[in-house]
Amino acid sequence: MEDRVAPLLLDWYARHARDLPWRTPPGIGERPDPYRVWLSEVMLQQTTTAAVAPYFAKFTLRWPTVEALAAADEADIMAEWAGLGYYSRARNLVKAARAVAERGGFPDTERELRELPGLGAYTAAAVAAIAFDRRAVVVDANVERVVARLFAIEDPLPGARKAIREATDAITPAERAGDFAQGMMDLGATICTARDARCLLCPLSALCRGRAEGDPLRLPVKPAKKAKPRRSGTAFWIERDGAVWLVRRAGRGMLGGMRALPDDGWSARRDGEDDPPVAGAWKAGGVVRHGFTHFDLELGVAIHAGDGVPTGEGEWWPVGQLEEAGLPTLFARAAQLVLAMREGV
DNA sequence: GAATCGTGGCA
DNA sequence: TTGCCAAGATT
Repeated sequence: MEDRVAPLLLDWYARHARDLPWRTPPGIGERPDPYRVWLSEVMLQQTTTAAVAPYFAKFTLRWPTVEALAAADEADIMAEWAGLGYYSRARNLVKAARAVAERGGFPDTERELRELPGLGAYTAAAVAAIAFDRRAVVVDANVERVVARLFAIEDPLPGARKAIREATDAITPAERAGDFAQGMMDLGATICTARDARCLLCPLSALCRGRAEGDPLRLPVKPAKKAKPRRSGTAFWIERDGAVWLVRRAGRGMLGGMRALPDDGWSARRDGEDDPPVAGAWKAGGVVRHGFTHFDLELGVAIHAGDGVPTGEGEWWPVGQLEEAGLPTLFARAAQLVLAMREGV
């Protein structure tokens, strides 16, 4: 059965490939631009195509090549990434771009790609296959789901990953591994989805053991998730002469490396309890509820009423230009709350 | 192996 | 409203 999958899948992909910005076809006989492939793959880690599209457009317009990105200020790159989440990706993006520029271009093997910061097993395989036409076994959450159903792999994740990878290896063709990978991901994104299995439209339905066994939707079996804890904290809005006090968060940890409102330490794996960075009276500025991956945060916004110089590093940022500060969504929402309150909305 | 790390859309 | 999920990597 294994050798019948790729021809069917590649034929389906030729007719139904999604039209995505990073798939803009190069000239005839040319390979895709490795820079665009790499950039899109990093952005797409745990992120939907719809969310990525505008960021990919912004980045490629402002930094058309990996050399341009390597020469950019890290602060500008972090600000441009703001809102996309998982900010370690942006930090690693800078490191990887500079390493690539230093060595004179992207490496063209999976093994060497894997050594770049931010490229794990999936991304190294995807870039090798898509940008360099290497045969690589590309397994993302889509492939994981499609293969678990296709082969009726009953073991629960994450234990089933080894078997899923071996099964994917067995159906990956020697040629066109990049198209095969993208076809499998498109199939998982549009036909064989997490909430649906539109088997009547699937090119692999005749081969699918999960369908033959009657209930492909239950695959892959996933472990029960732990309940998300709730945490509370406070962000401080300190304003003077039309400018608000912003800090830069530490390079590791939550929202690491991003500009932010000062806060009371809620991200340090506990509720916030630190003192504000400036003395004086405070008034309530509302509450933002924000869900992170592993906890839900209730963030109160405290507005400074008084004078005094904030302690520690920071910068006064013009309130009228807050969009350009590159605040992560949590703090952008907190700022919106303050400004909306002021407008009397 | 298990935790950590964002955000927005959808049912 | 809540839970699930998305082209995962790192420690």
